[in-house]
Amino acid sequence: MPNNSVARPVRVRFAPSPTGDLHVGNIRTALFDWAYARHTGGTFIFRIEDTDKDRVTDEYIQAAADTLKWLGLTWDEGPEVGGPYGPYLQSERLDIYATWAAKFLADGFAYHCYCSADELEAVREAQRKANVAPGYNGHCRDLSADHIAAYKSEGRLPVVRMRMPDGSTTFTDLIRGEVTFDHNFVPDFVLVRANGSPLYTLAVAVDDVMMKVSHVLRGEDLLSSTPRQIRVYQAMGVSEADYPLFAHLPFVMGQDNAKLSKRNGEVSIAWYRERGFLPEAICNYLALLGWSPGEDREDVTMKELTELFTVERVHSSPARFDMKKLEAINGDKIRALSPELFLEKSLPFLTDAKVLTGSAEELAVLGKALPIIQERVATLAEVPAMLKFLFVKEFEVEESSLSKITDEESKKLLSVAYDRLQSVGDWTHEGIEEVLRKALIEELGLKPRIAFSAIRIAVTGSHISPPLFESMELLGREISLSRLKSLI
RNA sequence: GGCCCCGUCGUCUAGCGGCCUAGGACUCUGGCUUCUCAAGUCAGCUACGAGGGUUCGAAUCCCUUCGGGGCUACCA
Repeated sequence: MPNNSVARPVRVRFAPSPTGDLHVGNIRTALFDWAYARHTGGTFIFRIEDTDKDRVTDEYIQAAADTLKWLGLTWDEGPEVGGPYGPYLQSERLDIYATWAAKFLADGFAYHCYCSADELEAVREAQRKANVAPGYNGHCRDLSADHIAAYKSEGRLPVVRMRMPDGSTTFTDLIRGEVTFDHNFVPDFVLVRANGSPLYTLAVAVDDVMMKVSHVLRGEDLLSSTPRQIRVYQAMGVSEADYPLFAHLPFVMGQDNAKLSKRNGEVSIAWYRERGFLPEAICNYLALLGWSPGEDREDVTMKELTELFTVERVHSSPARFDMKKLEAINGDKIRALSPELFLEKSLPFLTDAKVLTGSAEELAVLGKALPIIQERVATLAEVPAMLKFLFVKEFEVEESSLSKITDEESKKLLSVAYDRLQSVGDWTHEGIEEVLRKALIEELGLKPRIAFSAIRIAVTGSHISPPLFESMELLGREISLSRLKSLI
């Protein structure tokens, strides 16, 4: 059975068919492909499966490339960078597939099939009724010259269909072990459409062989198409030792055990990017779906992932995607950011939310404000709301909090605070805290949470905010006091 | 229906015959800390789908069964 004992260079490809934004499942596959290539010191190939041009657009291809780059999954061969086995877009390799298809026809591995869609459907219908294995019935396998002439005169255009021999195919899946498919359940399959365009089954096998791919790590949904790929290798005259090794990755599923989809939670990586998830958090989380480094370890950097990743530790059972866990990991990764990086990554979210205009004074305040909220956010998208009070021109207390400070007692409290705050020498958080504690806690005998809550609302506009005294220091004496005064 | 894959806490997982009265993480609940929210910290809840074997011993091996998923296209 295909099992090459002789070491050959590791070459792994990620070959999506970008019919939309790359989604969580795609990326998990890409991540494992990439990690395996990097772990082994092999080559990571990025190939676009765009034989179905109606569904794959240039924008999607570009978006896929951008997403991979954003995540840090850079490729050694593929679009933009080229490579010795290009082109890497299947739409640019059509002549190659045509040549092979012609050869398969000439060598008797494949044949022209003239059956119409209606006829094939009728066959399937009959098979369903008769409760037998569905699939092509071999009608055109051995057509006479007369028969062919008759079909041609009807104007029928044939597809190229691969002939599956009797017997079975067994291969060793790196994750699932030995898998066997009886050819009774692998019907003759189409390689080339009537319009001359190649199908996935042809293109994928031809490319993997010609690009010298050594390991095919791909989704579990392709498991049952493997015998067909192997048949194409055989028709190409590839020796068993040169077949790629297969590893079929378990699915990433949505909450209710269904395949991940829009209904189940967001699947597009772009969506996560816009919501302030860090690429390293997404990769770390996705790496844990169907794989684990063992030893109760969960936190891994991209570098550690490439060091630790092995196919042996990949699971065979599907995993469910859990947004809560992603958020937790994202929070960890945000806290692990250096102040400089946190600033750099937060900035676009602040400006997009129109909280910042980008002036030098704002940036100076921001530089001091970010450290006090770094451990308070789970995503970058939460940053603007948390710091808005520092930068708004027209300050307003949020409606749900306003009622808590409009009673007489609160007004009195705010009034005392306002008066005593005048005496603060250096407007620092220490100075502010000292004065406020003395006036409100010691002298008025209030509970800290009651007293400071009122001031918090008055100054930041919300009952939830960064630490109060630091916030007031950053806001400055003038603005802090004027906000208090306006509510007395 | 047929073929194939899969089955440990709610979720992701550790476990690869004795170290398991099953460990970690997320979630949830309660406590501590505390100017709010977080963070941190302590504790708690909850799992080997079921039934048969094999074995001195099974979450780990085998069989059956049930359950979930994939494929069954001139999609990938």
